[in-house]
Amino acid sequence: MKQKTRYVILGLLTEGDLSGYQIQKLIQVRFRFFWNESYGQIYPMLKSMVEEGWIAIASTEKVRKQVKYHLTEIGSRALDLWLLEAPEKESFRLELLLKIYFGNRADPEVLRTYVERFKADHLSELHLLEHFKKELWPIRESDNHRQILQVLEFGIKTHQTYVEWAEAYLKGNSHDLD
Amino acid sequence: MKQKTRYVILGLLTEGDLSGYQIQKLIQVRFRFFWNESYGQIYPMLKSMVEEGWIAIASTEKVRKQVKYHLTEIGSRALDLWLLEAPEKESFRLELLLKIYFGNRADPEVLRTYVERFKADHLSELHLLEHFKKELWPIRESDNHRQILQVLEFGIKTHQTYVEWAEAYLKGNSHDLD
DNA sequence: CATGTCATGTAAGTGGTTACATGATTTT
DNA sequence: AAAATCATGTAACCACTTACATGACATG
Repeated sequence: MKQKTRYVILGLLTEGDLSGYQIQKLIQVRFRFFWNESYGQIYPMLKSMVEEGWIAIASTEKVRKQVKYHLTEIGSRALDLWLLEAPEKESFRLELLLKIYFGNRADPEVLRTYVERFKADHLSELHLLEHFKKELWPIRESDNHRQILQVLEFGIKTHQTYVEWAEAYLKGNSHDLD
Repeated sequence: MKQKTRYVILGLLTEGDLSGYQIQKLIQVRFRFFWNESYGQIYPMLKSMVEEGWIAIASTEKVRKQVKYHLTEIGSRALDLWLLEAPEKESFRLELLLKIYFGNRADPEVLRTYVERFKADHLSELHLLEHFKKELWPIRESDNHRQILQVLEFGIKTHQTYVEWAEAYLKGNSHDLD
C-alpha cells in the first residue's frame, strides 16, 4: 500500500539517471525475489512524480527517444523520510499451499507435479542468486555492498528453505513408501 | 488474480456450512502465514457466488442473524477443476528488504530496529505454528491431516529461516564488531 | 452500562495487471 | 525480411483495503 513504487524509483535514481524502461528492468533483476513492478505502474508514476517535483527529466535522447529522470532535492528528502518509517508487515499469498491444504480432494500425482515445479523454479532462482553473490565480490568497495549482500543472503536462505521443503514433501509422498 | 478468494471459500465450505464472518476468522487463523482476506472482499463474493449457484444459503439464524452458506454440486465441481490448474507463481513484496537495500542512506540503528521487529514478529509466528502442530496430533485421523501438516511445516521452516537471517544480520551489524 | 465481540454489509479509493497501440533499432 | 528488443504510454479492468454504518448480544 501507500505507493511504495515511488520509493523504489527514488531509491534506484540515487545511483544515477534512469529511464522508465531501465527502472523496470533493474527491478526485474535486482529485486526479482521480493519485488516487482509493471510498466502500467511505472510510467504514470514517473509522470506524477515529475509534477510533484520529486524527480525531473534529465535528458531526452533522440536516438531511441529515451527519457531519463534524475532525483531532485525534494525527492531525495522524501526517500530519507520513508526510510525512517517502519516497514509494513508483509502479506503474501501462496496458492500452492492453498491447493495442498485442500488437496485431499485432488489427485496426489497432480499435487506432486505442482511441488516439483515449485522446487525447480526456486532451485533455478537459488542458482541465479548464488551467481549474483559471486559477481558482487569485485565491487565490494561500493558503499551499499553490505546491504546488497544481506538482501541476497535473505533470498538465498529462503530459496534453500523452499527447495528443502519441496524435497521433504516429495519424499514423504512418494509411491515407494506405500 | 483470477478471483482466488472464491476457491478459498469453496475449500472451507467442504468441511461444513459457514458464515462470512466465520470464513474470515478461519482464514485468519489457519492460513495466517500465507493468505488473508478482508470482509470487504468476502461478503460481496459470497453474494455473487450465490447468484452463480456455486454456494447456497443454508440457514439464517434469528439469534445473531447469522447467514450460513453451503457448497452446491456446481461449486464442488468448480473447486475440483481449480485444483487441477497449476498454481500461479507467487509474487510477494518485502518492504524491509527494500529499506535494507537502500539503507546506506539511513541510520544503521534504525535499520537494526526494523530487523529486530521482523525477528520478533516471525519468532512469535513460529511459536504459534509449533503450537498448532502439537494440537494437530490428536486429530490425525482426519482425512486431510497429512496436507495440513505439510502446510504447517512450510510455515515453520520459512519462519525459522527468517529468524535465522535476522539473527545473522543483527550479529553482523553489531557495534561490538567495529 | 460500557466495552467487546459477533455479524453483515457498502462505498470510496488505492494498487496493480493486462492488453493494446505505436514505432524505432538491433539482431538473426 | 523477420524477429527480438528497446521504448513509451494509455485504458480497461480486476483485486483489495479501509472506513463507515448498523445493530444484536455477552461479559465484566
